[in-house]
Amino acid sequence: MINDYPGVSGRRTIEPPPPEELSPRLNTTPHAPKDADQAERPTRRERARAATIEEIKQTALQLMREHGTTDLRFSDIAREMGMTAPALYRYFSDRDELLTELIVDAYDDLGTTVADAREKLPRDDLSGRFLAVSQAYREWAKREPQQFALIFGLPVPGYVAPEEGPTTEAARRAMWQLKSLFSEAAASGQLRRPLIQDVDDAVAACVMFDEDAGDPSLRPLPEDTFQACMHSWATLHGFVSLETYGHFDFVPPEARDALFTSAVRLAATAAGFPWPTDGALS
Amino acid sequence: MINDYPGVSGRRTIEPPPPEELSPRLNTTPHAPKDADQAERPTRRERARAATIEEIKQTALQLMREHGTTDLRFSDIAREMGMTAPALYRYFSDRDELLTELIVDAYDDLGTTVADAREKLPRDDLSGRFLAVSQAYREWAKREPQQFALIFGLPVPGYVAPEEGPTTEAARRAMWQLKSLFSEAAASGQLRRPLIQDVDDAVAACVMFDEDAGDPSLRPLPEDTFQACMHSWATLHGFVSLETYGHFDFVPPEARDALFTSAVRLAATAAGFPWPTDGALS
DNA sequence: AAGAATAGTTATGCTCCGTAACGCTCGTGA
DNA sequence: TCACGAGCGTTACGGAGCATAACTATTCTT
Repeated sequence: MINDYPGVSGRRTIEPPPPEELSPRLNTTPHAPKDADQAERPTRRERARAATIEEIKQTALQLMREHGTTDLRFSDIAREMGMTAPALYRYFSDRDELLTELIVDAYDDLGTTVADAREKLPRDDLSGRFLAVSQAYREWAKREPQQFALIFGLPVPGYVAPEEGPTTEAARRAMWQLKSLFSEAAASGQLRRPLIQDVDDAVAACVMFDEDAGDPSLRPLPEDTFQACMHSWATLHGFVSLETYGHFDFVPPEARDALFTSAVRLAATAAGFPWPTDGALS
Repeated sequence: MINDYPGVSGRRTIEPPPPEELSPRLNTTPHAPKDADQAERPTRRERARAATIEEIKQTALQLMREHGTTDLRFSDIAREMGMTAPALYRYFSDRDELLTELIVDAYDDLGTTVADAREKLPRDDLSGRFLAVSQAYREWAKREPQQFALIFGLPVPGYVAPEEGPTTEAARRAMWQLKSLFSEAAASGQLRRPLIQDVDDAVAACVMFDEDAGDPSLRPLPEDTFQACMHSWATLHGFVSLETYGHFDFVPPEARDALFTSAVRLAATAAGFPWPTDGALS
């Protein structure tokens, strides 16, 4: 009779939890079936957990889309999922952790979207790939303005990014897509010298640091090409950013499309990419 | 005994306010000294009120700077000012109204900062002015990243922009600075044809709409120049935006400076601005 | 000096974040 | 097969912020 129900001790409630360390909470994969065989298939429970996490993230995104902000309320997410808010803390220790994961996901999504677009075209179609990458970037931003804002806006109000955390790395992974476009182009030999060839020593030194090592197609870019790559990124991002945030609203949509194409063409041309003179691309 | 608890009738406190219309609250300038003489000097009270409003805004900005977000709490502002939070509602009907004013102020600040920089150089120094405007834009963003985010980020979480409200207009005013740079250049006759001269009909039509009428130096730009102006804005904004939000952190500061200058030079050159060949500007 | 408009206060309600305590339900292992 | 414990969910609660209501103090006008 001393103990007649699960949990702790007989009803006499609150006995401050003994030194047992606080919570083995998050990100633990406790209780793996046996112990050996690291690469074991995930437990049934683990799969359920992963599915729930995914559902939470999708619900969060859906709510952000609906409300048009990067704000999100645990209570809303929970209600949408038919749960109560505190339950979410089983999966994310707080709002920031969820946000961080969403940001990482956004980078990945952008990265793969752009990569897919790039790889749909033959490797030697430099201008085609340039345009495809740019358009994929733009379309993604138009399709998912909130995710775009997550990545490229100031941190959400209360949010503080984990120092040197996963977001930084995710960012580089996404950027890599653009850089590899230039790497391939440079390697192909079809690339002319860019319009601006003067490169400051500091910028040149910067190229050296930039070792994503390993990948063969990714040896250091020529200095002026690296610079041109950054220019292109700025132009591309600037256009997309202004458009996404509504600062081009005074320009009618078709004109925006044309303007975008011409901006991309300018960036590519200035970077030394060949551009077909017939109207094939614009 | 039928009713003996507060809120309804017992205690008979609350007597729902008689039809007196709700609140003559904000933005009223009630009780002007006499009535005639519209252009009267502001009342002592009016001045005090204006000063308080200004102090609130400055405090808000300061807090945003300190916390590094665009978030702001009425309670913090009030505490900082040695007041209680509800007092602020005498001056702003809610958080959004304060935010809106801050956004408008930010546009104005950016606009005048850029304008000042532009006018420091002689009218015929086209490339100098181009660089000065660009640098002013960049420096402002670096100096006031939160205000930059207010203008160019997605609306702050809970915030919904007033439809077609004051912010839209303020945005145009700031943009005007860049456009007039191109107008003057076009008028001066020193401007070469831009690098990209193909202009889609939709874009061309767009130029026509763009009548800031009145100002003589602002007659419609040549179509391709208008297009180049938009390109320049995109490049400038893209660079500044990426840098401000930390996406260039992997580039050391001096390299960033050089990269910026070269990007501006690219934009200017592509737009047809003359650029000195000696190292004067870069 | 009286009286109204203004500027502040405290008190209160609501919503949301996050934690604490508790219970239900499975899957595992004796 | 059955007990136990991990994991997942719940209700209850405390704290912070927005916003309003009701009240008080001050200040300007007449």
